[in-house]
Amino acid sequence: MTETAHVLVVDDDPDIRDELQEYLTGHGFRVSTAEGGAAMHAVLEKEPVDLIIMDLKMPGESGLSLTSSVRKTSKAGVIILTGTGDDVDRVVGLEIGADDYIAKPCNLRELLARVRSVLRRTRGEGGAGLEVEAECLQFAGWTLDLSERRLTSPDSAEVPLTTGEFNMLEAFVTRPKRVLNRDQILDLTQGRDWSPYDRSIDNLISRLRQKIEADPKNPQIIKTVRGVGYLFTPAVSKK
Amino acid sequence: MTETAHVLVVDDDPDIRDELQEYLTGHGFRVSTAEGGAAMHAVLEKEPVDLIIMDLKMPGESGLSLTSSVRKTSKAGVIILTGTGDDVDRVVGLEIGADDYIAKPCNLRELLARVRSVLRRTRGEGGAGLEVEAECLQFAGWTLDLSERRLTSPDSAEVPLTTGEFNMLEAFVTRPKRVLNRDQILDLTQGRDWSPYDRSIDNLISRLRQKIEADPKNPQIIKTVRGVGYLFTPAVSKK
DNA sequence: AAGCCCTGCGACAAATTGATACAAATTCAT
DNA sequence: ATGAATTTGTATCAATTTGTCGCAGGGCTT
Repeated sequence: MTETAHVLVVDDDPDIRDELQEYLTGHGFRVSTAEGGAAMHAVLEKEPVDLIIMDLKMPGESGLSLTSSVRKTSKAGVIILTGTGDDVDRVVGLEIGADDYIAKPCNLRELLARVRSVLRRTRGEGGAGLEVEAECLQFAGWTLDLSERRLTSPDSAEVPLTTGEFNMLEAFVTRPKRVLNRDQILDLTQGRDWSPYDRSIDNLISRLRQKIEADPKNPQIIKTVRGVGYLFTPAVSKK
Repeated sequence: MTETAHVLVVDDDPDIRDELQEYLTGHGFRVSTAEGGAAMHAVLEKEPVDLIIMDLKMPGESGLSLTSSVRKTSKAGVIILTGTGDDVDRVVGLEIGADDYIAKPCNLRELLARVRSVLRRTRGEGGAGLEVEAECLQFAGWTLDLSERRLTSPDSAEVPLTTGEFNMLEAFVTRPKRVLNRDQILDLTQGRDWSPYDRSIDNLISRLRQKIEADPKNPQIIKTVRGVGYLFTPAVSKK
């Protein structure tokens, strides 16, 4: 995994360009911006880009057409920003070749998560991976589908998880057999800092256990390490 | 677990370098220090390093980029130190390939615990394995699963252990036939210092014996060495 | 054998965690 | 946009775990 992924933000609104540039730069990415198709192609020709964040609606040109033109020349992943009112549904964007999309006004943290997720997927794929590699992780009979964000029980029933529960389970599943303290968990799930007497993690742990532990009183999957944090014990395998 | 793991501290602040060096040396590690990337690489070329503790923010160079460059040439584990104020999401570190991270100002005991934890994981792993090998140790008919933190009795019943009891048993099982004094036990289980008249270890020993000794009055597994400490007598075999 | 020191362990207190209830916040649908 | 429903954080209390205290019992020294 590279230290400085190069992200290109394409949006006609300078405020949004600045906002995203500042935020993503602060999170360790190298960020370029472009206010339209011409500027975008200029950047693409000059230097390799790992990921493009593209506004769907820009004066004169559509993010969709830009996306498909990008696809022909670059291996960069694409995340599309859609306005709230836009009736364009996910499928259209994905069929054009976008890797993900997110609605405006966007939660920066969520955007960050998706940026990372797309980078993870697009990276290391030699060829043009139209197939979004379904990342399914299995543990103790359960299946966690990271791309669809679904959890399936050992008896093949889908168990609905809230956003918070899923994020937490994802954090654990991708770091099995390793004690995570509350600070880290909060960091991984919400990018928030932890302060003593914050019991929200304990609470979430409790809720998650109710859903995935056979006997929540004697947890076998997520064990607590008193005075430190929690530990996800099962072995995890890719499916 | 070996006492002479080689740890390399990379930080531009000499105070922190000294502090960590002194502390870790005092706990049985061999410690080198480096104030920047150049010095770090110099050490890495000269001698094998088991673990690197790296400051995230150093003038001129980022701990993140150093981490990924280390990854290419060395098998050393990496723990990243992040400043509290760092706007850079700490999570990035884990995705870059660090094995763990800890916030500054850091609790030395917690750091010690994490150092040991990472060493345990990175050691003996030939290739980069997502799945940590399941370590099951057997003694006197009992089975202690270190990764799932479970104890199974000779008649195949699971015996629940508290965090403290498990940590203590783990310390003994990984150091069989060897007298451990109270200072060492406390250090291994909690990274805490022992002071005379601290009877908490005696107490824990007593509780553990109740659970694993056939006759707690005549302990056969954990024997007392009067005036010194305790001794785990059974032979231990990997399963 | 007496006395001192160390250890075993029961009892209590402190600290940590689990779980429920409720309020705040967010999301969703209308 | 407004209200309902879901989700999430906080408060609270119960349960568990752990450290401290104290005394009894046994070993070692003199």
